Amino acid sequence: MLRNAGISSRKAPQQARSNELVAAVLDAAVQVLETEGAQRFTTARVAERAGVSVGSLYQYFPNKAAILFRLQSDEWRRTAALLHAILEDRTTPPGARVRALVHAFLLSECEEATIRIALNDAAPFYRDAPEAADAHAESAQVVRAFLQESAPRATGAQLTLAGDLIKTTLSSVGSSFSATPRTPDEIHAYADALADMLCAYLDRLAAA
Amino acid sequence: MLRNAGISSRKAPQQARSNELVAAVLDAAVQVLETEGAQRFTTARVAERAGVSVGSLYQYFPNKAAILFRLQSDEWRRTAALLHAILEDRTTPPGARVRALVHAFLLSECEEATIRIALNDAAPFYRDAPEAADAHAESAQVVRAFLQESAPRATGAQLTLAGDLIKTTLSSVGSSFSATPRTPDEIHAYADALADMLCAYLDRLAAA
DNA sequence: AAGAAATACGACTAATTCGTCAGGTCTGCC
DNA sequence: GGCAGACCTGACGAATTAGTCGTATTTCTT
Repeated sequence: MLRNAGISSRKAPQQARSNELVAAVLDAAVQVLETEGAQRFTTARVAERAGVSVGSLYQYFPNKAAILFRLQSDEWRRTAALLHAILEDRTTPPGARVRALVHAFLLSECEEATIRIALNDAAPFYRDAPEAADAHAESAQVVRAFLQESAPRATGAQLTLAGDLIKTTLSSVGSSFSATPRTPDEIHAYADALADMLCAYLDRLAAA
Repeated sequence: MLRNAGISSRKAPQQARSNELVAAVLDAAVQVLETEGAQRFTTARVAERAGVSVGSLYQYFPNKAAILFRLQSDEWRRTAALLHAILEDRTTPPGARVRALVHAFLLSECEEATIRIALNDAAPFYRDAPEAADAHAESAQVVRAFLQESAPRATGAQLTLAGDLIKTTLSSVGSSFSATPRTPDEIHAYADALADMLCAYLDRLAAA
């Protein structure tokens, strides 16, 4: 069944129609995930929704996992861009940057809750791929730089550890929080509390 | 195929052999999850591993989801007991209790990492069951009582929010952390950092 | 226009899955 | 011993799935 080892794309589209096809497939994949859930995410359904045949789909994606991995990668890229943009704005004090980041992150997490949950449910399919390993190295670096700026007296090891903790906290609490539907007010209140917690930790780190 | 709606057990075992059978099935289920992963967790494999026929299995579990839900419930019960035991020990100062809890929790989380990851991967199967809803109400109450004790000046709404945040942080950071293999030293260092963060937040809550 | 290359199609195969059911076996009790 | 009900069995049906391959169509190049 699964005779294709990798997850990298099978061949690159060259003509206009094949580019459109790939786009349509990715689009349809999101819709299938959102409306049917990870459990019923099948190549046949994606192809049908995209108005395309399964065979065509398999010309540009070696297997189901490749589609899912692609969606997840795009998701990661967007999140990393958000993190990057907010944390590196040196015109705002560190605490305010953290607050802004937490609010923006929780909001986007809740807005895209359905797709993120579904993508998470589908994680077993693509998680073990070697390509999925080093996806977070860059954003870890951004967080570390931010920490170094706001807690200059901390040691290198402390910075790495704290950066890891903050990144993990933000992303894992975020997805856990968005697992149940939330009103804008709830999101705001929760983001405030989470920002309080992270700021309290940051202050203690800077003081020590 | 899935004509059985619920997740509650189909009939209660009455004789000794059927009790042993149920125990053997649950035992086998854990083994299958650990060795084969959620993806390959099937009733047939569980039955075979338990040295039992599928038909027998289906006499005490209405479907696959029921087995998974049962395992998850047991897991939750154990965790709740840990939380309860540590947080309600009034002979230790609050900060120390948090430290102890974080260390104990991360340790157990890492020790049972494989089964927890697999159980999490299988979540889509049982998550939507109505029985899964109110599984955390009790431990939320324990956390809230602890907070009330250590931050008496906070308002009710603040306590609820902070309790929710702390509980979510602990459990979600815990499972995210244990997703990759860790050495005892790493666990210790990370638990220290996480405890620092939670304590810093607690202190700020108590001071405000 | 004609050949070559790229692209698209979709019926099909092989595998796997969940859960059932008709019939056999065991256990305890009179 | 013999009976009733609890218990166990495993072949089987119905459904779903991932991915392929021979063939048809479109586009590019010359």
